[in-house]
Amino acid sequence: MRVRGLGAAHDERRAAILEAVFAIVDAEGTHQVSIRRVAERAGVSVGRVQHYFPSKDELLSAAFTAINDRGTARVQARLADASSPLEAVLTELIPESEEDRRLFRVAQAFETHALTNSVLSLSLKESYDDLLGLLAALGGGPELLALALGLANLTLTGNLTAAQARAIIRSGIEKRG
Amino acid sequence: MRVRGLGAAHDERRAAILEAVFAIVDAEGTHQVSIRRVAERAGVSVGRVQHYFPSKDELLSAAFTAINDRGTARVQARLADASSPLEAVLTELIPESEEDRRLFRVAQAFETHALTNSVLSLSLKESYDDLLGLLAALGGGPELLALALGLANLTLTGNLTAAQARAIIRSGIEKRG
DNA sequence: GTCAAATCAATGCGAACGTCTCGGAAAGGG
DNA sequence: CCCTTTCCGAGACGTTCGCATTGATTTGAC
Repeated sequence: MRVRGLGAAHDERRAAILEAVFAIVDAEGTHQVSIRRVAERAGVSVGRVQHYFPSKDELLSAAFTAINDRGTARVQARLADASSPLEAVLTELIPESEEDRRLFRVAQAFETHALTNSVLSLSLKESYDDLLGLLAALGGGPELLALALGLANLTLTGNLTAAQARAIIRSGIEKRG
Repeated sequence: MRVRGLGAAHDERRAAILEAVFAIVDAEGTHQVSIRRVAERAGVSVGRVQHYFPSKDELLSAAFTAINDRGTARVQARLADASSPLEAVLTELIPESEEDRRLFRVAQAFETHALTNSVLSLSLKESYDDLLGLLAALGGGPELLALALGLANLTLTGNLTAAQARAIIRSGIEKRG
């Protein structure tokens, strides 16, 4: 195939490195992400990190798209088995478990990072456009996405519980459903 | 008084340094903030920056609270002359001018930074609690704050215009006002 | 005028940074 | 078996970082 040498574990090793990036961002913030620290956290050498991600910029960009993909995959998964798809999609945007909170914190960190990066800010906008299109197909307008995003924000800061946020989403759907 | 030597321009010089921090965050992201670069951008020496902000952490924390205070000052200013205070407060959360967008981008950057800092995350929560209290006094619930925050987010990413966001806020108020 | 406090400019230090290079191990196609 | 390709560990290079130190200057209370 296109793979010479050992190419089998390529994706797994790549994913493991990205996982180390997420762990550092979640625990200590984006400031603490460096090639050396990522390598150390992943238990690999600096050379390996650089082999899979030639530069720090590419590493961060890959991490950004990986987080994005993970988020959309979550939404798609919920769409499959849902009596009320609109509610399913929107409540999926609220972090519930501690693992959810971790994912959302990291995602927000990268979103902020993307806001000051012309390339990433474009794909960020496209991600939201996709979500808006999906919601429109389900009969919901942009106000529902905004509501869910804001509730996710307030849940992350601790001003609301996940249960409160989901309740507000449900009543928001009823009002405009 | 408590000020020996020249204490008159103390606040102004402090503010000028913080302004340089904001400019760097807005133009190149939080990653690019360093003592040296801040000093250079502000047109002062490294020593001066260190005199007013003994450590980088204190510099960033001061910048965070300065941005927060600026935001609440905006809201308070709008409250004074407002026929519909609820609408005034909420629409003030939407960035309109390019200067607004700048302010909001910087604010979001620091909010993300605060999420991974135990001290700052506490004052972040308090800020939102204050806002929630103010809204409650005006007859609005947390769903309206969430809506406005989400709309601000979508406006920053370019998925909505400020006019669209404000229109959605107005119809959101009517529905629950 | 004296003097302590406030103010900073200059410089050095050790650590960490991103990146590059080089060498060799590993592995499958021919 | 060989040879190309992938893979990656080790190390060095030059830069930048946060921070500490030092000493000069300025200021206002006394």
